[in-house]
Amino acid sequence: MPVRLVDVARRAGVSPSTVSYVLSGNRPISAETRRRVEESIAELGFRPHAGARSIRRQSTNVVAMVLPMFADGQSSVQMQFVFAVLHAARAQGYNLLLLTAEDGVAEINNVVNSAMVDGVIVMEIQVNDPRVPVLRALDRPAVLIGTPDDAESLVHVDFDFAAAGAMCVQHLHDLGHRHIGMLAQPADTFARQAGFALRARDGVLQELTDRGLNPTWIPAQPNPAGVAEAIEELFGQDPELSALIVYNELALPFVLDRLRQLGRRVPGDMSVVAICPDDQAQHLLPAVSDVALPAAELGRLAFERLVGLISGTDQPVSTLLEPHLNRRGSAGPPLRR
Amino acid sequence: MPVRLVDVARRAGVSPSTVSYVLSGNRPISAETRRRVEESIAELGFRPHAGARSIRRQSTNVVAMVLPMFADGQSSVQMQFVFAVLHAARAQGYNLLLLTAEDGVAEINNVVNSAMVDGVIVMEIQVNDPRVPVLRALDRPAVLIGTPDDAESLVHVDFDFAAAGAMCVQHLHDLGHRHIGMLAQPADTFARQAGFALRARDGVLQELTDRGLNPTWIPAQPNPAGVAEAIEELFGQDPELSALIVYNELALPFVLDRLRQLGRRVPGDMSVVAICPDDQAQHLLPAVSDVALPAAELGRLAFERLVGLISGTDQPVSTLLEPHLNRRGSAGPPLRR
DNA sequence: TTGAAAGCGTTACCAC
DNA sequence: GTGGTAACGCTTTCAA
Repeated sequence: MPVRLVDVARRAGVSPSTVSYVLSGNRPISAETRRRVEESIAELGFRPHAGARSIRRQSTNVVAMVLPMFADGQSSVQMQFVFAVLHAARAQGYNLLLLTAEDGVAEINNVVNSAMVDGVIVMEIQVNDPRVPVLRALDRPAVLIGTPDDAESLVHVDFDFAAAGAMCVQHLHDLGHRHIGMLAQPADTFARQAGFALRARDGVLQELTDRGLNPTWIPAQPNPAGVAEAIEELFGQDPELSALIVYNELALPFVLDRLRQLGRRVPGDMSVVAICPDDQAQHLLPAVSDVALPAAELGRLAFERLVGLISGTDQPVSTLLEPHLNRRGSAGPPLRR
Repeated sequence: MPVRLVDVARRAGVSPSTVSYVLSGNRPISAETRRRVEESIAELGFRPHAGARSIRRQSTNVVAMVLPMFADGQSSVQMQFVFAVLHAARAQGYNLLLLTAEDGVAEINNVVNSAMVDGVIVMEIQVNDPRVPVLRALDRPAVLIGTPDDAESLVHVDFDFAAAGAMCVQHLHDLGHRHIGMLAQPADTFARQAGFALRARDGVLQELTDRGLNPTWIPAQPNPAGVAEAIEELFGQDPELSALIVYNELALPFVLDRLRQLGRRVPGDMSVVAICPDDQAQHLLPAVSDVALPAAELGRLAFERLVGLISGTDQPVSTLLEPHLNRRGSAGPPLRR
């Protein structure tokens, strides 16, 4: 019932190898023969058997992507990575296989050792990520989205979260703010030592300290109660707070909302700068100044690196995307008091 | 370098077929032989080559999931489907291959005809979905999450959105409301004839009409400006509006926010009931009464059906999950005037 | 209870 | 420019 390569060959009156070469382009084929073969393929609706093919080729044209442990579809940033990789992959004829980090390290080995995938992309890297040694020992290439402490020789792409944090501080400081606080990722994100959360916070705190300002910060749950609590806590730490750096895209709308409830106008009474995907800041009211988190770009880049490695070309071990500030209406000079 | 089945056999001092039978369990094996083989497998770290295996077996233990055309990671509901299917699949030793609807119908045929997957799950079904005839002609099973107009004989699972809409109306009407409006999915969701959007709206409007109330509704973009505009429009349609049905999970926080800005208190001046995943309603302030959208349950169910079909057991063609109302603080009787 | 050997569908080497 | 055919790694019939 399923149509095989030999069926195509028979119908076209050529040998199986000729059909194979028409398919792969690994050998010159006369125009006439090619035409007959392609016609035969089309008429029979032939698709090469991927499994059979993968025995002889050394590849499957499938790559695996390892999702974060706690992925639940809530974090749109995580999903932007997935979609960016997915689109890049599909555009190049690759398929994407999804793995969850819960499966643990064993599953990465499994799909690779069973020759199901040509490579692996791993996201949401922890500073001391247990998957790193596994990836390094793999006999297939891997690319990390994120930077572990011991990345040496493991190809990874990342956003410069420390510089992004510092840039937020600089912007607000330049505007005249001297009391700047940071509302950061949820506590459990810090608990699992996610690199992006730690580096962004440290970038902010370091820059605050360097400029002689108080390192005021707090993690926040991305819901109204969590945000209200966090903001109250920040004011407790520094009652003169006049500017907020928000690196918590899900909480951002609730932050604006809460400030409004508290009667603090943005940017008059409180300046706000966010680190988040641009489209999540620009459609709020007021539109929020942000250091754009290039999730789609990182995902695309990660796949590009992986394909490069698969095809055997050397890739830069480390790529750090530089932050860029989008000025909007949410940050201005502090009110004279 | 990669370890093969024959390597395992040699090391265990048995024939390849014996190793195969140990793996598949298709033949009785003496305890002693089994022990030696398993030891050999473990020591060599052997994993059967998935491709080679799939030639002889008729299956790959991979299923494909076709994502919505416009998936961008923003809609958490879509992602909950994906994660539900992913977790169910991984729990049963299946891998999940992601396809985007943009690839078009051809790509579904491709992965199936190339024997890459054992079955397909398709989500975000349109009422007149062009993929339906393709899925029906496939020689592998397919399961839809959603209901097309011509579903006959195609296994599908869905939430009863019409009943959910009606239930919202009923709840508000029972509380005493006579001026009820619906803030619905974005216009482009209607434009692409997404079944869930149409059915929920029609369920609401039908029930409103049946109860002699005005069928007031409006689509809304899920951002502050879109929501503000939609609410203004609803008040334009019915200045006495005292209750809102929101089926637009991304817009829901902005709705509460906007009502607050307008000085309308919830539920005093305006009752709100949502159709959305429960966790997106319960953590708002005030916590929002909802008809819970069982995305995770639907995803899990879809995979269950698909595995059933793959293993050759008949499955119910249609499964419609009944709505259930969670009463919270956002809906109450209308203020006496 | 086990082994030998014939496939499975595709690729690529070796001939011509 | 094209064809024959031996692999690839595994499963399963057939035989013992």
